[in-house]
Amino acid sequence: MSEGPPATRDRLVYAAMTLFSEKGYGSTSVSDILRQAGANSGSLYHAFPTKQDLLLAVLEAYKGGIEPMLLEPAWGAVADPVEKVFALLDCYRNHLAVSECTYGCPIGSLALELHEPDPPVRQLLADNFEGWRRHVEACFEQARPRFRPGFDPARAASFTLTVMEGAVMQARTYRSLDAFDQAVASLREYLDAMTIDHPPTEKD
Amino acid sequence: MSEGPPATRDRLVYAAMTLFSEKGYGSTSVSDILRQAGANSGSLYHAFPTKQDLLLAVLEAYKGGIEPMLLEPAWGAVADPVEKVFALLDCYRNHLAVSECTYGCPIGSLALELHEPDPPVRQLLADNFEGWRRHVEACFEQARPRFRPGFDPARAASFTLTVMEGAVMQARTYRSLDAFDQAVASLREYLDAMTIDHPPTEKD
DNA sequence: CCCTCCCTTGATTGATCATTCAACCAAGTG
DNA sequence: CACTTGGTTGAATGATCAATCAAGGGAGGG
Repeated sequence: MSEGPPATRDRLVYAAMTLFSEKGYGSTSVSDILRQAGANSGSLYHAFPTKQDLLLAVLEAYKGGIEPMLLEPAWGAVADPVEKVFALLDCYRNHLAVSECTYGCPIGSLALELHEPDPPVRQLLADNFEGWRRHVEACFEQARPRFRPGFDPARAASFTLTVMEGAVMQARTYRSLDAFDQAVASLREYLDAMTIDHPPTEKD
Repeated sequence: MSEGPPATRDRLVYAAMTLFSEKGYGSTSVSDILRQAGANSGSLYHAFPTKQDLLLAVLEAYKGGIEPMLLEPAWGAVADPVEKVFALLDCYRNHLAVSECTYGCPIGSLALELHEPDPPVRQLLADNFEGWRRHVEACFEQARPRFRPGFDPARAASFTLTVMEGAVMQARTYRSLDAFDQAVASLREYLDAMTIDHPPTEKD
């Protein structure tokens, strides 16, 4: 159908996505992006009025990519809703591991780098967090019967995001997965504590 | 004794500390710092070979300031060791509140902004985290009797740092304290679950 | 009074940055 | 073929940046 060529615009967004997550927004120059994408400045400024508009496109791409690029691969083989959450965390762990603890969550990095972001940028960062959180919430919602009555799936999902981002930050700072693994283990302890003690009848 | 004047060097460090935490390292120009400190570029480059060496001095200052500037004020009125931890978290909450959720943890911001920091910078960021973590660990250690046998104070302290940093990130991104408060509440649930159930004899 | 040492002054340098623009190209369309 | 439209080229622009440096100031010691 609308199968296009390797459109310049897309190459620019992809190059920017890569470089922003490698070096941050401020430390990535427009010429870095042009070199990586094999484009000229005129093309970039034909597609985007400004470097910041390119950032907006990148954040839109992340937002739209949560499901197909992140969750789909992470959840392919996992059925249990709570294990899906830990499979997702393990996916971040893998990214850290293969990059020697330098690649973390690109959204989190941008969120802390941009101290006074223009409203549309901040909104898209928040949208990304919110999208992620909602998918995790759905897992907890689906597993609700196994949790204690007061358990709040929305709050647990928010807490999961909190733990993931804090854990990634420490992994990158220490250049070690220790704190990350400990945080995930603690999160599991937390969820176990929220679980209804199954009557030790069946197989125990 | 060595009571000095408002030494230029100190004004520079203080100005840089303020500006780095307001706008980040990369977005703070040397001339911003000079203006804020009321100094000239020659003075800065007399005291520090490089902008990055000024960053090192700032990180050293944070490191040395953890106890007198952060813990002392936060813990003045609090005796219970576990409540000290929550008093510390409440201190970050206050900073967020008075700044409309823009000021968070300066170390965390720098840790995520500087993607490939020179080794000394990364080391000082890690030292700051480690110093913070150790003080929190001491609280949990002191309260150890009330926790279940397997409880690990070091891991709980690391988890507390994880939660604090993740919570600050979300507060800043959403420009709201909701996720922060939820994260702190969840952390308390976690610690409650780790606590030995007092025999319901006394007042219950 | 002079000399030395430490610190400051502030204009200057060269690099790099985001952005602009006139010219150009190629694919349609009539 | 003429003409428009959407996209590309890449040199040029002006701003801003970190860093430099020759010149000076002034306190203290002799």
